[in-house]
Amino acid sequence: MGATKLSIHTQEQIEMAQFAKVFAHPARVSILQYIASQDSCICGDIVDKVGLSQPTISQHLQVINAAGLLKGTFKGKTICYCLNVEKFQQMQELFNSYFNKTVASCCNI
Amino acid sequence: MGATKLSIHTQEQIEMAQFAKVFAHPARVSILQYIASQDSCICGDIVDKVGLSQPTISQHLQVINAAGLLKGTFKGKTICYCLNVEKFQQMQELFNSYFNKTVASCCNI
DNA sequence: AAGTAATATTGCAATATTACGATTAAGGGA
DNA sequence: TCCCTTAATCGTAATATTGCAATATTACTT
Repeated sequence: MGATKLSIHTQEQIEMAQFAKVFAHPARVSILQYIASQDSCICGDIVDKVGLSQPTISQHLQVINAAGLLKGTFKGKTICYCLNVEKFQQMQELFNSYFNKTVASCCNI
Repeated sequence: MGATKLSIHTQEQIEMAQFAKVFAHPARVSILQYIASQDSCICGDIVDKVGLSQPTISQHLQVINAAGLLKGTFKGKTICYCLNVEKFQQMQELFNSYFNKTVASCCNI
């Protein structure tokens, strides 16, 4: 036991959970806000900004990246992380669709 | 280590993470859909519907309830779980506000 | 080629989550 | 009162997550 049973859930439910997991940690909420807010998409300062160690930030970035929410020019000394706006908005759609569908089907509305 | 460092994050970031955690498991995504879809808000069948054991479902319900997303008449033999629509929509607002703010501040839009 | 700065990876410890069997508590009905 | 049904709680095992020190990698610079 301990591992999530995936076989019993629909693809949509699993996808929702995967995206939600990105935001299920305050550090990642913070990191995404910061990445989006920087005009020049400067990285590295995330470590100073958020207040966690470099390896930990790198780990969180991987989680966000695995969900497809990052887009960056990974060349040069300074890696440039940017928000993948298309994917991000696609995810926002998914959330809103789920939220609206859930509320709409509710009995006590 | 292993525990999330809360002191370094803002209250908004922590709140976002807490709500996101509710949807960070496909079983809870499924449970919320089911609870909302039932006119009579019948419980118990969640166990049959989702396909996890009764204690596991009960545990997931606690997580959802801790976030304030449930509202129910907990009297009688059959406990009646309902969606707390007000809180749910409030949470939807929080997500949308965060999403919109993040995208709006983005450099590569 | 050697040095340097920036980020990723590895390894590990601490804690959290997921899942379920067994048990317990709370009501309703005989 | 005594069962029966329903759901919460306890205990525990398996797995995942979080965090960091140490190390490796990458790419620019000199």
